[in-house]
Amino acid sequence: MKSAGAGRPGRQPTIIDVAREAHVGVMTVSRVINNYDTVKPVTRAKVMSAIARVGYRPNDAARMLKGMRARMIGFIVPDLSDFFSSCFHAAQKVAMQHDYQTMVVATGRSAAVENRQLDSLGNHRISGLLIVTSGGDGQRLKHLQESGIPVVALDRPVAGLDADAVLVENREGAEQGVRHLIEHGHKSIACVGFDGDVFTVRERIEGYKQAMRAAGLEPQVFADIQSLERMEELVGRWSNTKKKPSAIFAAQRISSIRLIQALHRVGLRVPQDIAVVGFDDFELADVLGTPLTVVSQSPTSLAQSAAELLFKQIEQAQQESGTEHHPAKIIFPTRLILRASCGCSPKA
Amino acid sequence: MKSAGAGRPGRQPTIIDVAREAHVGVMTVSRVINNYDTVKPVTRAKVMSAIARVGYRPNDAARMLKGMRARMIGFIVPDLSDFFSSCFHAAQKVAMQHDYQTMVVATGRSAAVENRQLDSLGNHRISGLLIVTSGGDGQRLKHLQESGIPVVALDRPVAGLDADAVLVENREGAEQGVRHLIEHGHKSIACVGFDGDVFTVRERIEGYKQAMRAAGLEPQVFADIQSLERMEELVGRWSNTKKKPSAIFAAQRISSIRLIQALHRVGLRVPQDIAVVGFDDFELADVLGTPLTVVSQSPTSLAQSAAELLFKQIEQAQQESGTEHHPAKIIFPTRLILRASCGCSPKA
DNA sequence: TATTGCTGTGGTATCGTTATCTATAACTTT
DNA sequence: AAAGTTATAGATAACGATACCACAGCAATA
Repeated sequence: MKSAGAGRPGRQPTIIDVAREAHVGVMTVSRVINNYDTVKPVTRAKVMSAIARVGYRPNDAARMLKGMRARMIGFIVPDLSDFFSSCFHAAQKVAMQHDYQTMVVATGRSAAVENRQLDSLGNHRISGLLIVTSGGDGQRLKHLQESGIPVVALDRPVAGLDADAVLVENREGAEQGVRHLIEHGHKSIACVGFDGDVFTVRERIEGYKQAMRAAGLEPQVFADIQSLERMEELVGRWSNTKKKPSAIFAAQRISSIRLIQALHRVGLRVPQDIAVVGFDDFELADVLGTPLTVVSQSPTSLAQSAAELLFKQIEQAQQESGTEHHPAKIIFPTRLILRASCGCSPKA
Repeated sequence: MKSAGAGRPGRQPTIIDVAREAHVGVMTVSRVINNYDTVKPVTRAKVMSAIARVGYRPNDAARMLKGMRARMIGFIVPDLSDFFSSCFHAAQKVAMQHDYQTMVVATGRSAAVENRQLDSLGNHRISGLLIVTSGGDGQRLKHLQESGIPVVALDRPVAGLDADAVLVENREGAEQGVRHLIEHGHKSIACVGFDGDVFTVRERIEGYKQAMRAAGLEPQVFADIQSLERMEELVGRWSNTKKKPSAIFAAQRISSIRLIQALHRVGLRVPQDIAVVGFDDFELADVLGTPLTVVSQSPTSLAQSAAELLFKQIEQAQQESGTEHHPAKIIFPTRLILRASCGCSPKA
């Protein structure tokens, strides 16, 4: 069904070739392509058939030059770790359903890189942006937004930006996980985290504190355990003293992993010597020496919602440009998955 | 340093604004931007300064319309699992150093999706393509290549395509892993795989077979164990008979994981009841009930080489278009990492 | 009948950049 | 000194699509 337009051999057929083929003006072809409703059905049919005959595909570069946006969304994340790559898959699936491409940028958790990338995104005339912020400049995003590019914040809100956001009940989830430990008799519960300055982790630590305070217990937070060595040092200190906590809440996936590794190296058994609950599930959580009890969240639902929100905005923006957009917030619940590591599992 | 060009307020400054600011013609500005060597150093300096003063950034849409390619490379993968997202990070890092963006497409392991995406890539005028094929049509890639877009195959060669390729010594690596088991006295060694039809897995199975045959042993291959249930069934069958293999070689990461999970569920201990060696390392390989011995490969070196190869081609294509490109093949070695699961580790 | 409004269509300028051609100055060469 | 060669730089026409305006045709109104 693909034949080079008779006009210029070898070249992609253009709107002009279609116009000639259909015996209409170029504007009529353009109107058909863009689904204007001022074209008579008969004419539309003629044009459609001509388009198919010459194998025409609109040239994105030319459309972009005239101010239209590319059928492409941006997807900015700190990295493509398990969690965010699940998000990506879900988002890309939605984008593909709308026949959009996805441009991924990983900032390496650097606000500076995020800013730089946001600047160069301006030139790419993308139709929308899905962002898990690395702490970049809200002002730049606001600027993008004001220039007509819909923005949806995923997993974390962006400071100083009034945009759609799809988040997780970090605080409540953490609270639930910690409360579970408390209900099973633990009195000394520590909390370990890797990125204490990241929104989601801060929230979870806050939830941990709330649960502890509500039970009249003293919080012990170690929010910046960034390496296996540091974790091992921390855990090692416990194994040598009597002040060892009886349980630990790990506020993020990587903390759970490092914690398990460190406990393993130091020779502390889970849950006999120390109970563990982690935030965020991962592939091998149930085959570790001891299967890990986790507060689980669903990256795919999260990202799917965000992408759908984004495309709702994109479609809206195409139709009516004047209306004020009232930002939506969607907050997903978490689910506590009981396994052996908290010492209370049915099969433990 | 960013001021709207005096010409039209609110709009991005264009080459014309720069020309006016520098008191030169637009072509001179264009020549400076594109590094032509026919501009006097003094003039070039004037233009550069004007560019900085008005905050000019070239409009990619307009350049693309004139036939130039966007500063963007495509990155096509089956999915963004651990291995490929490591590849992505390395590739994007190289791209960023060249001031290029990266467009990621995950095909969901579907050749059909890969084909569809390749078709729509044609319109995006990308500068180059890095592809881990899902078995899509080599013909389409050849077409892209002939239209002047450099292509580099990553991890797997593309059937029927003569392009740069960066691969891993899958066969030799598997052979080494299996030979290790043989050298430690195992006589009955099975091989499990998930995607028996994927190039890398086929190669590894081939390596397994070679090692077995070289030792006069009979290969037992199960190449399509696609779910935990199937794996459990397979392993369960062994635990009930006397014909149980004494060791297993898992030909891919996911197989290792499923295998460990299944063995765990069925109650077989590693390495006492059965020894295991896997291909491809993963985050938690050393904290599993028993740390896993693996044949490891480096996704980051792999992808970095591929990206560098790609940019070498891109730069070459920009300068001289006539020269024939002689495809390069780079093949990375693997490394056997001894842990406890093979039953011979120093600390076991 | 003349006027207004509406519907469907086409002509043409325009978006920002680069290729092609032309123009000028500054050198050689004979 | 005249003519030919370089080096630089500018004017202008594309690239393909869309926005704006113009206008033909027809119905409803005055």
